[in-house]
Amino acid sequence: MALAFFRKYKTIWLYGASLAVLLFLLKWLELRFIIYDHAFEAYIGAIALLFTSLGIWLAMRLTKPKVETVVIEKEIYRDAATNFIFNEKAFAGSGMSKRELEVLQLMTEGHSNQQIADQLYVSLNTIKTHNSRIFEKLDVKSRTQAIEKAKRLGLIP
Amino acid sequence: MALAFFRKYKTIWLYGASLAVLLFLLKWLELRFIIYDHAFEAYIGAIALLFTSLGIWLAMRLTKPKVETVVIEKEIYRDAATNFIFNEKAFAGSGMSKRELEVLQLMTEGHSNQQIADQLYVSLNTIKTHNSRIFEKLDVKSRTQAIEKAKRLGLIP
DNA sequence: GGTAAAATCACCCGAAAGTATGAGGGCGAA
DNA sequence: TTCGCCCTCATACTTTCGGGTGATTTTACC
Repeated sequence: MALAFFRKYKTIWLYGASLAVLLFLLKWLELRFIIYDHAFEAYIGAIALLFTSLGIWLAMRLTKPKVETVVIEKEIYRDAATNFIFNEKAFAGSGMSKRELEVLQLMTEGHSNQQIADQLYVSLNTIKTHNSRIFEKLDVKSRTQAIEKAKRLGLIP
Repeated sequence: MALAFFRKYKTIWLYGASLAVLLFLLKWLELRFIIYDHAFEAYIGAIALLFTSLGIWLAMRLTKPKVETVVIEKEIYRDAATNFIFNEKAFAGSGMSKRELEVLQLMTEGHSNQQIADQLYVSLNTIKTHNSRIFEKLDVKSRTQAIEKAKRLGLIP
């Protein structure tokens, strides 16, 4: 308990102890030397200097170090392709259904209609129908154009 | 000159001046009040406290703030299309010719072989031949895959 | 001047893509 | 419940794409 209390206010105690020691030293000096008229000012001056030093030392120890934070903003360029953000508005605006978007995404990955059909467990004809609707809604004529437009709109990475 | 010198060591001068004023004050107090045996210690103590405070104040003013540099990484998303950097290495590595690259670029823009042929003033068959070489060099099977791969390689935006 | 690579074009054929049209089941809003 | 939209699938047809092969011309380089 007492130990913990001492630890917490360690610096304070040290300061108190230092002060006591110094005063004792001064008292001793006072008895040792006769203080003449002109020596008195020097004596006061010495004390002043001494305690100024003590004050500085104390301040150094007690005050939290001033921290000046310098914020440097480092710009990191990142490819938009790797951090793809789906454009919800464009999707809603296009009037495409979820299924159609799904087909479109597979299309952009380089899959053929047959592959897409197999992957979605539907017939090839179904995919073709989806494609027609996709092209219609994206206002394009071919899958290549659809991919190009979908990328521009932010529907696919 | 003198002014600049004063400015540079402003705090030092202030400290000196303060010290002088304080000493003068003490001298005045010394004349004003008779210092008795027991009052002397109190007097010294007052001086000690005073100059300790002065020291602390000085330290507060003099200590240089510790500069802490915080680097904040700010991510800037850039449009891959607008900030396209052509990957020369990939181009050289693929072994593609300039003409083939030209065809590839038009291909990615959604043009059909016929459109590309018209645009380059060559026959449809020529474009087909180019396509064959392109697919071969990119190690793909279809134009869609070629586009996908070309984008990955950085040959096209 | 010969050679290699690139670019050009042609013909055939099969595969894939795309168009047009119709149709049936499911599901939510009017 | 009817209407509209989505998803599904089918048939028939046209167009485009892609592979294979072969050929000629142009260009670049040793």
